[in-house]
Amino acid sequence: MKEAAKIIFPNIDKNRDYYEGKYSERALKEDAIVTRYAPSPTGHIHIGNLFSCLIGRKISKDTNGIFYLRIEDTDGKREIENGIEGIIKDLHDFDILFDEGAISKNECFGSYGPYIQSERKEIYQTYIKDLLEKGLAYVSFLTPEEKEKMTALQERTKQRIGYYGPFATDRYLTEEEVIQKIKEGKPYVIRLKSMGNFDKRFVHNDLIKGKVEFPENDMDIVIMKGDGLPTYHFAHVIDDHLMHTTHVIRGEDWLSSIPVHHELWQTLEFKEPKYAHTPLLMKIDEEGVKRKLSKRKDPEAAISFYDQEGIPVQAVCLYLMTVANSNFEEFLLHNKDKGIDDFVFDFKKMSKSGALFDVEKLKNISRNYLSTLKAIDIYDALVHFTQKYDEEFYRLITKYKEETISVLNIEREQKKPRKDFYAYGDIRNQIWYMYDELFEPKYYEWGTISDAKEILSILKVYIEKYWDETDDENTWFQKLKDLSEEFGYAREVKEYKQNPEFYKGHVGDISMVIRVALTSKAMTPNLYDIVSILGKNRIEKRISLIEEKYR
RNA sequence: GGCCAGUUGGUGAAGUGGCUUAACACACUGCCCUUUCACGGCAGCAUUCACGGGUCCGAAUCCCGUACUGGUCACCA
Repeated sequence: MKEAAKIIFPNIDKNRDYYEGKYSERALKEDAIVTRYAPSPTGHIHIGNLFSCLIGRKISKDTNGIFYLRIEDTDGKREIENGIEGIIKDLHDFDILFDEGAISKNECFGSYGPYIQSERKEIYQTYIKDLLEKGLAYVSFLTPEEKEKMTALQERTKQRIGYYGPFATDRYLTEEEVIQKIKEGKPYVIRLKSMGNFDKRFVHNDLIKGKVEFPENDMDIVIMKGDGLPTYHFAHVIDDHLMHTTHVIRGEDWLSSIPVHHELWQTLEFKEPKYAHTPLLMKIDEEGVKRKLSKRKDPEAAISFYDQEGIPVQAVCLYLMTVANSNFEEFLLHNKDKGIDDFVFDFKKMSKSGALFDVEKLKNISRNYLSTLKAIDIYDALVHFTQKYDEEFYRLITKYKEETISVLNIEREQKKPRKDFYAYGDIRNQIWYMYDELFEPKYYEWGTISDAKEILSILKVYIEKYWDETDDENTWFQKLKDLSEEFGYAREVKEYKQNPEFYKGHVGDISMVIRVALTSKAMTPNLYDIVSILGKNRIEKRISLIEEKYR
């Protein structure tokens, strides 16, 4: 098919050797892992892709290898506006750095580029031309209608569906016929001439799945589409060969294309890399069906979801690592000051089956993570978050910076810190009442003491007789006990429990009155910290609010 | 339908033939600590590893079959 090849690729003047020479072997230590993250610019990154991405970064880093970013944009139809920029931004948010790869729509760095597939057309075509010349590929004019008919026939006669064996009739077109059809302007693709035999089997050794046996591929799959760009299968093999990828890490949904890829590696006479097919992240949908997370149906499948919720990227990464290697969680438990970088990842410890993506567990990990941060760091991140998603709160926390930090610091830097929020987006719900601008309670969650008269007199006596700005926590609480006694409530809860008939209640009930009066909420962090931050003026103001309401 | 994979409490899972009366974590329940909440502590939560058969002195672990679940069968990746 030399003539036909010339007609199809008039401008391809290089040959295989040129590229083999240009992209020579990497000078790395023998066990160094070269791997990549290879997304399509079709929207925000999928959480499942991030999962394999994290694993790739981890193992390449651990072996002093290379981790690069390759953009797989061979399908113009599915590509979205600014898709590449979106991906790069998502990755930047997750602090994922590459050693090589695309950095924008038309910029790459590294010596094995370009790293954007649409810019590698000539490379693919050089290899396709070569296959065509060697008779290992051929031109096919099968129309969608013909394909449909064929599929229908195969279904009816219960045969395997696809373009193979006796169905692959274009295989037998003569060079003259091919040239004739091309000249007539008939649309065509280029297919691999498969040498496989479906009755023969081979063993694929997967890093995660272990030994998997497949029948050989015998499908004459399309390797070059009508638009001159390669299909995924072909581009994958060419790129990972020329970029000297040692490990391909991708979702399990690719496992079934192993026979195709296996044949491609052999036909092209390239050394096959190692494969690791990661389990899919699943969810149970409304109908109770377990299925893989879908970007279209499930908001939590897109990485942007976590940014919007304010779930820290560190927490997402920690969670994904526990899904990858569940012993990671225990490792962290015993090594509080360590992180993902210190952990020894092992493919063998990966689950072979799809994992339910558990948002509750993620929240828990996030809660724990946030509890280890310093107030100032939480504050900075909160500023960043609200700036993007909550302008009103942003203005408040920047206006009252010192106070906000104090609020965030309540019960924080201690041995067992509070864990009351799981996301930056959750913080406002927990501390809104500390801002006068937001404090307009519609409802007070009174506890045991709910009588307005009693409440008002307790508050009045408290502020007049027992409040002193300079009190430390212990003195402050002693005074609360004095106050309790004055109103006929027990100083100690135990005391009350022993002799309930002697008292109206106990110091806890009195504390609750003050707590609810100042915050409207029955559940808050430590009251002493709250009153200290509010200060006398604001306490009085909040008490008078109640007076107005209950007078 | 073909091909491939998986199946251990509500969830993620540990487990690789005897140490398992099945770790650990999340969730849930109860108790304790406690001025509320949170934290923390203690306890409970699979007499059993989808089901059936087999191998073996011995099986969640090995083999076979069945069922169910998922993935995949494009000029999409």
